[in-house]
Amino acid sequence: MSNVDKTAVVKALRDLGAYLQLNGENAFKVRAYDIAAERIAGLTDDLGAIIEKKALTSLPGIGESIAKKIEELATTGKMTALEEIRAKFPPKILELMTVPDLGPKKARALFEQLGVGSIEELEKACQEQRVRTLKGFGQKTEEKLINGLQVAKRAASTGGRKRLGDVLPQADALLEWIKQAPGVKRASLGGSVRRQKETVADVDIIASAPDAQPVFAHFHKFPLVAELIGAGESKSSVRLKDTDLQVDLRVLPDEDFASALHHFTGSKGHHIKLRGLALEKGLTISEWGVFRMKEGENAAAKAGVAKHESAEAKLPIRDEADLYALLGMQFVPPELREDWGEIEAALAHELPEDLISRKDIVGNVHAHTTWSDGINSLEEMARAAKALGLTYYTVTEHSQTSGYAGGLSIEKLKQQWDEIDRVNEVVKGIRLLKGIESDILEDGSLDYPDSVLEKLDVVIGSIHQRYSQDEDQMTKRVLKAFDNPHLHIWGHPTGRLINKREPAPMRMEEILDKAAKKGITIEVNGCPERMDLSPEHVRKALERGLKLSISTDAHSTNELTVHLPFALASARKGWARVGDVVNTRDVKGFLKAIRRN
DNA sequence: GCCGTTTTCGGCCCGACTGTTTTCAGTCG
Repeated sequence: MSNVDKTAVVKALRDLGAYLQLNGENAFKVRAYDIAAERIAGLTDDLGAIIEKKALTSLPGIGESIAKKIEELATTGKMTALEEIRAKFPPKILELMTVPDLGPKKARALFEQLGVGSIEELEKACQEQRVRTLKGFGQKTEEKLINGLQVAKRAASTGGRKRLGDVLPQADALLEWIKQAPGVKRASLGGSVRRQKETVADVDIIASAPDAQPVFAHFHKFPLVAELIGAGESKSSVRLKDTDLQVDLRVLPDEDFASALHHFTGSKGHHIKLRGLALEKGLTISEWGVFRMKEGENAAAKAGVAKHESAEAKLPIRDEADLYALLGMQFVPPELREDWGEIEAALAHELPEDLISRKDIVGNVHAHTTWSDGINSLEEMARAAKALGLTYYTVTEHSQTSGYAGGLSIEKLKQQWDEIDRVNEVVKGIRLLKGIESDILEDGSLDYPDSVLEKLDVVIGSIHQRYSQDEDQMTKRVLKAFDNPHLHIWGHPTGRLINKREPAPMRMEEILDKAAKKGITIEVNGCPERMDLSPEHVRKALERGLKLSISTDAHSTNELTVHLPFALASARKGWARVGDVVNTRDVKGFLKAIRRN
């Protein structure tokens, strides 16, 4: 059962959870489906193999009931429980819950009392002012929904999540703006932006100041603010122009900053597990800090008294490391907080202490100049890389088949060698290595004869055309490329473009196994549209002992800087350490590391 | 629905903000 569609399983579980919610089921039952969906989505092992081994229930969060439903879907293509509950509602009812401020309870009321079962019907009902007549609804709710409908409609075209690369510039600008607000002492990005997820739904900023209100006033004056969504004592939200991005700002006293930052960094799964651990130790964690609980604490909580208000002792948390230390754990870097095993590892003090970071990168791998489709000259790129403190740079233009990108003929390639020699002469302190980004052609061969490839220091092999091949063809194409002894690095492996093009279908396990056998280095491409490999695949590669290249794929001097953090984000989220990365070594070590075994 | 060095039942992370209410339900993260 090697062809189980993981995405379909995840969607079925999420949908079933949503329908149960709509049906008014127990919230914990609903969450069980969400947790199971998360677990499957983050799976690094092959789902089909797990099902075959009847090992689904060995995954945390998946028990008998959900395992049966997954097996049913995998074998028959149907999930009976989902189909049955789906039949009780209009086909498009779930899209109602994509509207901000519209959850399961309100959606159900709209359906049962107004017959509303889609975004279009909701829009009509709002315009006819029928929504405000429902119990629990009012004029303001109706107006909010009209506004939210537009947001939901626009979000539908992008899947609702935006690329990290598109969000980060605005988020950084806003963070700088907040740091200028009156009284602000500390400020940081939080949420999935801080965790460096490849797509994000919104931006969280956490700041400390003696008084929140002046900070909010400054926040609302940010030039890109389109709409004020709300403002309370400690939280305010706005929506930005152009991107529709929602930004939540929290402002707290400085003594609460670290616990608030931790809370709003997430992820949800990380927190739920962490707080469960805390309770076992008689501690309760919230955004307001870590508290030692008194006797009868849970009873107080049930009576509606917030735990932190009745707790005996608030423990000092100066920074996030204090919080983890209180639980007897290693500090967990934000990128790792996804409930992908980091809590267990931190408890056992087995979390990597030497995760790859910017300071470890000493060479730029994969870049383009005006020789192919880049916008800066080779000399400009060399000088820019040197200015960044790098000691080598791989010259890797497109190859001849990529004519659309100025791919180099053999003759042109040889001409470039002269230019490389010249720049190596005039720009001291950085070594340019002769290389190519060769297309992996339709049949798996590379784009130049061996007699040319063997003269190069660095050969990256990438797929640029015929993404329409099926899984078997694509897999064989890559496997065959690995048989070419001159290939060093597999470039932007899956070929995906986030929110735009799905990863090429291929049997990744089989390919990585062969890469390990053949000594191929795997690229982690930092182009923000790609971020290819994904963290999940990085982990799979590392499990097999594969080496990684942290590549910029820069097409300009600017991108030498801008792209690097995205490659590092994928690598860190995949738990990559300094020693796993080839371009943390000096030029000699790098050339040795990419050499085939 | 899942889970278990307080195990097969009774818990399950925790709080802010809003709107419609007059003490709280719903939504969100």
